[in-house]
Formats: sequence, C-alpha cells, structure tokens
Amino acid sequence: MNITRKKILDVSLDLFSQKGYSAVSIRDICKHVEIKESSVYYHFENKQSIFDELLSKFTETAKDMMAQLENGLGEGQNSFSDGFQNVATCFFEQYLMDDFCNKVMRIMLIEQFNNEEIRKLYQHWLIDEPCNFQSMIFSLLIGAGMISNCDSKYLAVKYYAPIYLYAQKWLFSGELTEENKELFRAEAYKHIQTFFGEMGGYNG
Amino acid sequence: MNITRKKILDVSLDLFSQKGYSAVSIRDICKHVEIKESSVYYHFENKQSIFDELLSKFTETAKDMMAQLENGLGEGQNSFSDGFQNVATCFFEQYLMDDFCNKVMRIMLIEQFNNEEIRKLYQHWLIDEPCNFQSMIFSLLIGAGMISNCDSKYLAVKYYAPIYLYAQKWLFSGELTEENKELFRAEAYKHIQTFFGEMGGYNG
Amino acid sequence: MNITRKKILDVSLDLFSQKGYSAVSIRDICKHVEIKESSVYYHFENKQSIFDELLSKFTETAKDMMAQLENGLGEGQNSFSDGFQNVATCFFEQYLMDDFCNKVMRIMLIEQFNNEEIRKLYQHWLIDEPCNFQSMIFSLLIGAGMISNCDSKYLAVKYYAPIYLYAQKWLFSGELTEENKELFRAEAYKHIQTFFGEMGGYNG
Amino acid sequence: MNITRKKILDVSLDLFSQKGYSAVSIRDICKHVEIKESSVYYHFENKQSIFDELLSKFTETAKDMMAQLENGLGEGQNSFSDGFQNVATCFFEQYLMDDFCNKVMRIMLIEQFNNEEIRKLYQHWLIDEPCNFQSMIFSLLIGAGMISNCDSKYLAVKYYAPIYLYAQKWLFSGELTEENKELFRAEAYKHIQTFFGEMGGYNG
DNA sequence: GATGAATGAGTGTTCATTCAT
DNA sequence: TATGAATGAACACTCATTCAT
Repeated sequence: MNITRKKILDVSLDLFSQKGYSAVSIRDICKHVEIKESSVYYHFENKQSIFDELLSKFTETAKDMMAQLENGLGEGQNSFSDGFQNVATCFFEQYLMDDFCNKVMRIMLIEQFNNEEIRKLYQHWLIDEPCNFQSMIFSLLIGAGMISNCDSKYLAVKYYAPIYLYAQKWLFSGELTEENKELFRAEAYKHIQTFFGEMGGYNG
Repeated sequence: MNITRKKILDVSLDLFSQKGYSAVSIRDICKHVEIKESSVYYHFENKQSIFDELLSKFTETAKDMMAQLENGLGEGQNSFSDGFQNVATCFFEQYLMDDFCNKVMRIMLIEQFNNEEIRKLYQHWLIDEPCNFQSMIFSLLIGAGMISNCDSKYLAVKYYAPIYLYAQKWLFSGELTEENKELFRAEAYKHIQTFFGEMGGYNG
Repeated sequence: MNITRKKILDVSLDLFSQKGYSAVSIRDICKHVEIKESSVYYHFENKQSIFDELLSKFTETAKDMMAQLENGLGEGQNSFSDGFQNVATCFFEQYLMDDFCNKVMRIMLIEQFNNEEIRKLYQHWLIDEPCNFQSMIFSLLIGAGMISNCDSKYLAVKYYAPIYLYAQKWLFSGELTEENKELFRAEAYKHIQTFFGEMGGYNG
Repeated sequence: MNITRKKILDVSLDLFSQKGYSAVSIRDICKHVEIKESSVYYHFENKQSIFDELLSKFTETAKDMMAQLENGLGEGQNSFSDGFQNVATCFFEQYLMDDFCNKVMRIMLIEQFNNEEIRKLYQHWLIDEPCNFQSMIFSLLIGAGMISNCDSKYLAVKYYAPIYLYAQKWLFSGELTEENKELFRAEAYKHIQTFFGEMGGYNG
C-alpha cells in the first residue's frame, strides 16, 4: 500500500541481492529511494526487519507455489509426459527462474554464513525441498507403474543436480541479465528433455 | 617459518571461511592469534593481503592438483575402472574434500558477491574446471572405445552435478565437522559407484 | 545558517591556521566544537572538505576584493596621492590584514609543502597577484604621466617586498594578536608613506 | 664519521625539506637509507633528535658564516662598490642560495607552526639577522661617508625585502631545481645591482 | 510522514618507539 | 651494529540507530 515502504523493500531487494545484506548500508538504500536515513525508521523497526520482510515474503511465495504444484499433481493427467513436464515447467519457471525468487536466493546464499536460520532456509528451499518434491513425484510415477522401480531419492538428485548446477552458474553470473537467464534456461531445458527422454525409454 | 605470521593466516582462514572476509575484523583475528591489532601490520601490508595470500595458495594448490591428475591420466591404466576411479578419487579426496580447499571455497562462495574476480575464481574452480576436466576424461574414454559415443560435456554434468550438490550441502552445513564430512563422502561415493556401474553397462 | 556547521568551520580555521591542516585532528576540532567525532561527518563529507570550503571561501573573498579594487581604479581620482593611497589602504586593510585572510594565508603557508595546488595558491595570492596588481597600477600612473617612466614590475617589487617582509613577520609571529598586528601596521604604513613620498618627488 | 648515521641525516634533510618534519615517517627515511626502522634508534635517540642535529648544524653554519662576513667587513676595502658587493655576494651565495641552508630553511618554514623555538629560529635567521646585518653595513657606510645619512634599518629593509621575496618564490617553488635556482639568482642580482647603482648615485 | 542533528561502537590503518637477540 | 617482532596511542571514517521537531 504505502508507496515509500514499498520502494524501500524493492530497492533493498535489489541491493541485497547484488551485494549481500551486510554490504548494503541504510545510506545506500536511502540514496536510491531518495529519502533521508532517519525516514527508514518510520517504516521499519530496523535494517534487519526489512530483510525479514523480504524473507517471509519469499517463504510465503515458495510455500504457495509448492502447494499449488502438489494440487496440480492430483489433477487428472492423461499422459506421463504431460504431467511430468507440467510440473517441471511450473517449478522451473515460477520458482527457479522467477525474478523475485532469484534475488532472495542470492541473498540467502550470501547471508547464510552470518545467520544460521538463513542457512537452513537456503538448504531447505534450494536443495532439500526441490529434491524431496521431485522424489515424491518419481514415487508417484513408480507407484503408477509409469517408470520402473528404483531409488526415487537418487533419481531426484540425478534430475535436479544438473538444474541446480546450471542455476548456480546463473545465480553467480555477476548481474542477473536476461541474456544470462536465457543461457540458463536453454541448458536446463536441454537436460530436462534428455532426462525425460531417457526415462521414457525405461518406461517403454 | 614465522610462527605468528602462520597463526594469522590459519586463524584468518578459519574465520573468513566461517563468516566471510568482510564480516571478520582485524580485531577478531587478533583476539584469536593473541596479538595486538597493530602487530598484524608487521606481517601483512593490510587485511586484503592476508586474503590474497590465502587465495593464491589455494590457486597454486588447485593448479598443482590439476596438473598431477592430468599427468596421472597419461600413465598406463590397465583397466577402465581403475583409471576412472583413480582420477575420481584423487579429485574428490584431495580437492573437493580437502580441508584447506573447502575453507577457501566457502570464502570464495561468500565473497564472490563483493568481488568480481573472486566470482570468476569460484565459477572456474568449482564449476567450469571440474566439468571441463571430467568432460576431457570422458572424451578420452570415448576415443578409446571404452564408453559408447555421446555428448561428453553433458555426461560430465551428469557425473559432476550430484557431487556438486552434495558438496554444497556439505559446504553449507554450518560448521565443517568430521561428521558432516562423512555424510557427504558417503553420498558422493554412492553416486560415483552407481554412475560408474551404469557406465560400465553402456560399455558392455 | 547552520550553527554547528559554522562552528566547525570557525574552529577548524583557527586550529588549522595555528598548527596546519594535517597537525589538527578531527578529535581536536570536535573537542573545541563540543560535539562527538562522528557528528562532523553529518556536516562535512570528510576532513579535506572542511579545508576546501575554507579555501574556496578565501579565494572568493580575494577575487571579490581584487575586482573591487580594479573597479575603484577606474573611478575618477582627482589627485595622484588619493587614488594611490586608497588602493594601497584597501588592499592592505581588507586583505593583507584581514583576520580571515590572515588565517587562511598561514594555512596555505604550511600546507603548500604537502599539496602542490595549495603551493600555487600561495604563490599566486601572496606573491604574484599583489606584484602584478601593483605593477598594473604603476603602469597606469606612468601612462598618465604621474610618475616618470620606469620598469613597473620592478617598481612593484620595491613597493610590495617590504610589505611582504613585514607581513611575514606578522604571520609568523606565534599567535595573531592585536598587538603584533599594530606593529605590522605601523611598519607597513611607514614604508608606504616613505615610498609614496619618494615617488612624489620623482613626479615633481 | 659513521656512514649509516650520516646517511640517515642526509636522507632526513632531503625528506624533511620536501614534506616537513611531521609528514615524514621513520618508515620513509628507512626506505631511502635501506635499513630497518629499529636501526634508526641505535644512531639517534628518537625522530626529534635527527631534526635537532640538522638544526644545530645549520645554526653553526649560519653563525660561522656571519662571523666570517663580519671579519671580512673589517678588512681593507679599497672601494665602496667592492666591499659592498663582496659582502652581498658572500651572504647571498653561501647562505641564501646554499643547498644545505635552503633545505633547513624550508624545514623551519614548515615546522615553525608546530614549534615555537623553530619559529624564533626562522624569524631570526631569515628575517631579523639579515636585516640587522645589512643595517650594520649601511651604518658603516654612512659612518664612512660613503652613502648619505639615512635610516639604515629601513634602508636594509629596502635592500633585503626584494631578495627575501625572490627567495620565497624560490624556496616555495615545488622542488629546488637548478633551473629555478638560476631564475632566483638572476632576479636577485638584478635587484642588487640596481640598488647599488641608485645608491652610488646618492653617493655621487 | 519525514528529516535534521547527533552519537556510540566499531573499522582498517599509521606511527614512533621498545626490546630481546 | 642491526633487526625481528611487538605495541599503545592515535587517526579518519562508517554505520545503524535515536529523537525532537
């Protein structure tokens, strides 16, 4: 609602994601928002609470998306490939490649070393949750006889690890430009399709 | 040689790898080394040069190991599995799991956001170089007819990405304890062996 | 306008002119202004910019005075002695003996050795400009036939050098007390009158 | 005698005269002498005592020269101009233009603001003594009827002030190069000769 | 809503000096 | 003679935060 408050959040997100939480000063933020430093404290209790708000907004977004994906899984998918690709695409596009998510991911990546809680969030949202989610999908597919029986957890790693590697290249590529984003997308989709193709082979 | 100088480097490595370069003050370092702040400047020109020395020591170590591994490839390997596993083990144990290397990797991970050069080092030594090296190995194996023809670059990603994912879990696991290290080692070796097993299947 | 800011400038001027720019610490200034060190940085970007402001204020003052004097020369002077003495008095009283100017001159005198630009400013405002200006006046007088033809540049030196010498005694006399100031004034005026008297003789 | 000790003095003289006493660190000196900082304290009690030694060496030199000049005045001068010019040249060449003296003068010039004693030395050796000495000479000349009766003190100022002004231009001219030195010499001699010429006129 | 003004705690760094060897 | 190692005191400066207006 409040326009200045929103501006502070936006600018902070950008700056934090570029240089990390502690490397960004209130001064920096205010320069971009074009307010005086003391004004920040009208909108936020302190620097940390700007960060906290960004973080909780991310958590919410991520949880929503996860819930949505899980719901999506329940809906009738008339073919193996459709369901698989739908979910993969959703997760990839709306989460791993989402602007807001990307920025928060970068922040978490940097700040996890100063903050145990952030570290756990990073591990959860960037590593464990994607693996578990994917593993769950593969379990369903196995249960449905759509892919042959195997260790769904390891299969999830085999599927997700390359995406994670490409994502890291992307997240660590200096600035998050559209150009670099497309490179990431291309590599990731190639992997997804190959993986899907080989998997179909198992099935067949 | 110099005992204090070495202590400073050791302590700095530990602290930097825990909290990042800029989050560690000269005061922090001195508290652990048990010297006064001004004494640091007898041994080092400034804070940055402590960091630089750690970094260049890492680069040297990494280059040496890489050179050694490439030489090892040339030596007569009487079986596919031996050569493959030798190189894999060396790279894994002496590099990805080496204490010193791990600490520098963590530092680079954090500091890459404040420092373009570090970012490139991280990308190079943690992502590109391992992939390229592995890709080269697979090319050799393809050339030797030991594995069937395929995209060696993508094969390398398939091999390395899970290791990288496990490594991240390890590097990001709060403190680098022996316990966590063993978890990492176990998961990684399981992947290596599985991958190697499936590959042997291709070969047969 | 701002009272603290003005206090900082005033105190800095005093301290700098007593001990030189680099011999005065921010601590020193703050002790006199009765604020904490960090407060200085609300009013000024850094120590240098306090100095710069004093300097530019001086330059402005000096330029204004010079312009004013040159304008004054143009106005109808009904007698040789009136015009000559008016200008001499103005330059002397409003510049060479002005409190603010004196202090800045002392600062420049000290700081010129650390700072090439200051050196040039000192040379310009304390040596070259006064000589050139005086030389110009003498040229006018020669042109008007009020004094016999001669090397106006050397005549200017003969006029200004004793004043400069007396000024140095004054500027270097420990503290700039009213007492010392009067000694300077007395000696200088004696010279000016003698010089003027001898010159009148030429004219006659 | 001691070669290192002498080197320290030489280097200190050079550096002090370029940047002033306090702007030169023991580090700076040692870099040029090529010894370690702690070694300085074998040869000198502290930084100040290096300075003191340079200063007392100067005072001695200056006193010697003054005594020599006064002796010279007593010797039979067969003509007005010879005696006058001899003394002028001696004072000028061996004192105002002497390398060692010039350097110490610059040091005194800078340091007088931090040190009351230096201030007095500067006033004495650069302003008062030259004036007094010259005044004494003129008194002698008046006594001998070689110049018409006048205020010898003011006459001394008229003689010395331009030299002092030129000397300042020289001493403040960034680096003390041979080129600038010659400029100074030329201007000064021109003044001396003119002054001497006009004086001869009085006499005639 | 916003800001002018101030501040305590901290940062990296310099410097003259000491002292055992 | 010279130096390796250390140090206390100072320095300019930054930063998140406070509070009266």
